[in-house]
Amino acid sequence: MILFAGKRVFTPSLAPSLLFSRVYLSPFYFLSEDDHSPTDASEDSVEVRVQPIRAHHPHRPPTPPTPPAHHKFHKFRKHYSALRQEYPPHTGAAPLSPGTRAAARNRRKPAEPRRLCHEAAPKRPHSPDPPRAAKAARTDGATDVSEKSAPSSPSPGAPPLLQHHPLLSSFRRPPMGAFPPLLIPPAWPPVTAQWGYPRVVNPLGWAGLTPGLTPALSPHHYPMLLPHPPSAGAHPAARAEVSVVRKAGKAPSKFLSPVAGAGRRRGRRGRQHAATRARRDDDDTIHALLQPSKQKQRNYKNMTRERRIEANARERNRVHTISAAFEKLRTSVPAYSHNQKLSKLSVLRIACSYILSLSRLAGHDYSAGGTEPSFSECVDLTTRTIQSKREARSAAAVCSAGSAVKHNSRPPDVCPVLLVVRLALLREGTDLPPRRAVRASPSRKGLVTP
DNA sequence: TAGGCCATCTGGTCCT
DNA sequence: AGGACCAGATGGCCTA
Repeated sequence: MILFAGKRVFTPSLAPSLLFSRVYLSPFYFLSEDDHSPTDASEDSVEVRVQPIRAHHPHRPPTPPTPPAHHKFHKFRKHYSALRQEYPPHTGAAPLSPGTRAAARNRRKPAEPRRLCHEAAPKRPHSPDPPRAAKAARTDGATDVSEKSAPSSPSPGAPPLLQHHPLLSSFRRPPMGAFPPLLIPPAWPPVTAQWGYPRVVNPLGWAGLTPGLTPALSPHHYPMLLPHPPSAGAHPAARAEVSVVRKAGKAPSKFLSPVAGAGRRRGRRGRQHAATRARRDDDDTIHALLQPSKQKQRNYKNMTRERRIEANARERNRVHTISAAFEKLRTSVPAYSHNQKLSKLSVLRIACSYILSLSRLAGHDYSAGGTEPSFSECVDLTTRTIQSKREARSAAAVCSAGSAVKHNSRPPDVCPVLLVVRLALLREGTDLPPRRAVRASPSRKGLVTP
């Protein structure tokens, strides 16, 4: 659909594939040069003037005609996350070395604690209001949209943050369960829709723990789009582009919400249809970024709205890289079942006990205090960590009730990693002590903490 | 409905 | 000056 040229009106009733029209069209408000604003961005119809993407980005592969059937309209981030991992890895990143900036950062002092909201902020003359005050201001609806919104004019000579969206590269879904089935770990199949998007780790691990494989922020690697209102003679890539990759949860944005929270008057626990909710969130951003204005909105640092958006994109990319590394780590540690939902904290705890077990197996002692625990104790600790009440609860719930990951469900079983280790020990003539019965008791919580 | 977990935005600090 | 890193605030989703 994004290959359409000219003026088209998209409605959800056009075709099944156009159910995604808003999602996929939103990043591409390629406004014609004689009209700088979309005429209609309502939920039911979006009138846009799109230009052939290939005209702007001749190096992008052709876009498949339709998205796969498994895509969910309200789970746009699933597709976003998967496609992001399909993107070609960046090879320019240099590995860490003692003289690198990353190494030097380890010596940096921790930042000063943040001031409380009610405290004075002498260095913030332009936005002294705390977040709650900002929220109240938005709720009042007294904000003048024409004054609050930024003009979104590109910096002279600055390249656009994104010249093409990864959604254009392919609608294909990355291979699920592509890991060799007998490699445990890292052989945990991805848990689909655990957090709303598939936790698929690229086997090559561009966002893994290897610094050299982690791509630096590049407009070609990240789909955060900046508003670049078209201007006569401007580079085609600098046309209007707005961010639509918005997660459901987000903090109030003084920059991005000049429309007085049109989509934010809902309650804290309000239940909207996910698609509608996401669409309104996107509409907020689109409207905010496309609103014409006479003056650039700046914050206390005299930072323009565009630079704030750029910083947000970088921060998102950074956090996503961390999340991807966590996901890679999750696939590298044992779990209670294939469906076990591990939080980041759980992954860290399990990884600590797992490393301790492996280190003891190799004859080393990485335990705190050098207590030299036996391998059996370490394995037991790992098992109890995995099977702790909190960690195992989700797995049991998923397996018993049958949820969105039905196709991936199986009864809770013994941790395969520990089972493999145990079989190996049996082959060597040794064995582990019998596994304790898992019982959810408050006292156990302290035991399983590495 | 409360709590856990998460993503996102934002400003502060430090470094290049 | 600008980017990376960090922490606080906020709100959405999910589960018990």
